[in-house]
Amino acid sequence: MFIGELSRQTGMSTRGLRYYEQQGLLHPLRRSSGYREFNESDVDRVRRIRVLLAAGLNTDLIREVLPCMTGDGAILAPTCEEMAQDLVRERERMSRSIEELKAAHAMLEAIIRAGEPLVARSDC
Amino acid sequence: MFIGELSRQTGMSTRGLRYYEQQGLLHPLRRSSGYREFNESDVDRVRRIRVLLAAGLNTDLIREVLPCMTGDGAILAPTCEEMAQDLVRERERMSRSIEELKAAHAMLEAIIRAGEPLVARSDC
DNA sequence: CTAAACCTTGACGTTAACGTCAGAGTCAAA
DNA sequence: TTTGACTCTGACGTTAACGTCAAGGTTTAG
Repeated sequence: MFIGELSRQTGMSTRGLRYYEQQGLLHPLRRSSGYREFNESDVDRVRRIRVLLAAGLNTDLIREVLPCMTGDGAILAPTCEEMAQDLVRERERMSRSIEELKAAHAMLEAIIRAGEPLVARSDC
Repeated sequence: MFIGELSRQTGMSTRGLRYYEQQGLLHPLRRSSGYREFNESDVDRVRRIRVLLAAGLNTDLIREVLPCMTGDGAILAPTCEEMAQDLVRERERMSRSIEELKAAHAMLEAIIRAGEPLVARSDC
């Protein structure tokens, strides 16, 4: 499929997909015309990329971990010790992020609850 | 206290603290010399700001919610309906973020686990 | 064959939360 | 009073993941 079709199936802009290729996260074939040709497995691949990006990983690390995640859902071991250490660091950073998010979530929750009994207010 | 002391007690750079003031998150008094004068409660205030920033709230919204959180830990209701709606939206965004983070965390966890039995590897 | 819809590269723009630097004034202890 | 540490404003720099053009080729249905 061409880039527009992949964009439709993933919800990612074509600009974003080209950026992913530039960062080494996607490796489409090329037609003689220069058109990129993606395959079905790239849909899942893009989804995985977005999950990891949303979690705060940068493209450098994503490029390293993607080969550990085959298209059929299998998981492979890290390909080198340095990468394994990076992964552990990122996992810890994520754990901290989750705790911070929960703390902030609790703050908002408390304020929202304090306001809910007063949905019908006269001020404001 | 002056800005350097607040910086030490919070771990936030002086540049960051000035930025917070510029964004309306802090309101230090000023000496005739122009020096900012903070008080003890600003330490907690800065901590709350950082928690909310780390959770992805922007300074505009933080400026609105801070008045709902008094120094002694009490929680007040939102000051207007529009803000209450913003808070609900942000809470939902946070819930999604937490789920995304958990998903990414599980991905890394699986890869790390796949590698751990092989700590002593010959390749790489 | 043609025209609409697609694709290409390249390059500059955007955003938020600061980092960094310069030049100049202020504080406080000795 | 000196001096070293501190503070002020202002302004430009940084970063990542894209957005948004522009100018030009490609595809394909009819």
